[in-house]
Amino acid sequence: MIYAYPMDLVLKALAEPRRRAILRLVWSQEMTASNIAANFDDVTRPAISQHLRVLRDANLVGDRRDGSRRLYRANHDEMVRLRRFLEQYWQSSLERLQDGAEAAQRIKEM
Amino acid sequence: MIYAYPMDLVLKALAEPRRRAILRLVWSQEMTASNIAANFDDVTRPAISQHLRVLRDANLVGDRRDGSRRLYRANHDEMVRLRRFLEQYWQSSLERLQDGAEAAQRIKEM
DNA sequence: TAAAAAAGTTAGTTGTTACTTACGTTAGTT
DNA sequence: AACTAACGTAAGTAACAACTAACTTTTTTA
Repeated sequence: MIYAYPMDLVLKALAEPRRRAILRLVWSQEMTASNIAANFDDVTRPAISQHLRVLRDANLVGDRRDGSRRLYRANHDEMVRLRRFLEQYWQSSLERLQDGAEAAQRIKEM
Repeated sequence: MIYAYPMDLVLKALAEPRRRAILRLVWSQEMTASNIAANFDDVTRPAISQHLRVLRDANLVGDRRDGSRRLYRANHDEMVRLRRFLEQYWQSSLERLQDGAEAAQRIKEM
């Protein structure tokens, strides 16, 4: 699949319950990957590491090095962007449907 | 996977670009499955039918019978619920982190 | 009643993803 | 320099998801 819109990465990342749980953990505090993993008893640390990469690719978390540790934290801005996206995506679609000739054609074909 | 939270179904449904495109089509007008399918040139009608079921299971679309046709329309309320969910999910997580004993333990272990 | 139209369902295929185990890497410690 | 801690990466696996082709169901029309 081709990710034409950046929000695809965000929605895909959030669709997984485990990643939402991780995001909650690092929402208000920095945490290391090991520490995050310690909060789950049914998954290994590498799995958490892979989830963190998905979250980072979606810009939902950021990280900083601290010696041999790496501290992760949620990126609140991206969540704000998502909310704006959800508010505008279908609204803009509506405008296009009402204005566009292509849409008018579709309506006629109904 | 067990869908403990109803929002799982919503987020999973929206994570698929094709389903968002379908949702946009039926956002401001009712459409039949065939008519929706006619808007895509790279997917068959049964595939659209299956997507519509996913959207309906997530309560993102509703439908009504009209003779042999079935008209689909977006359920705007569910999108409102999603926005509220996104606004509250991490906020409530934060409160629990600050108040809960379990969370305090996690912080200590940092 | 037979045929057509509109739609849903099933079986099977292919691609994707969440996961584990094993390994590699980097930065501090002894 | 060897050792350890923290972390990422790679390979392989099992489950899931998106799709197509073929089939069935329901309603209208000839």
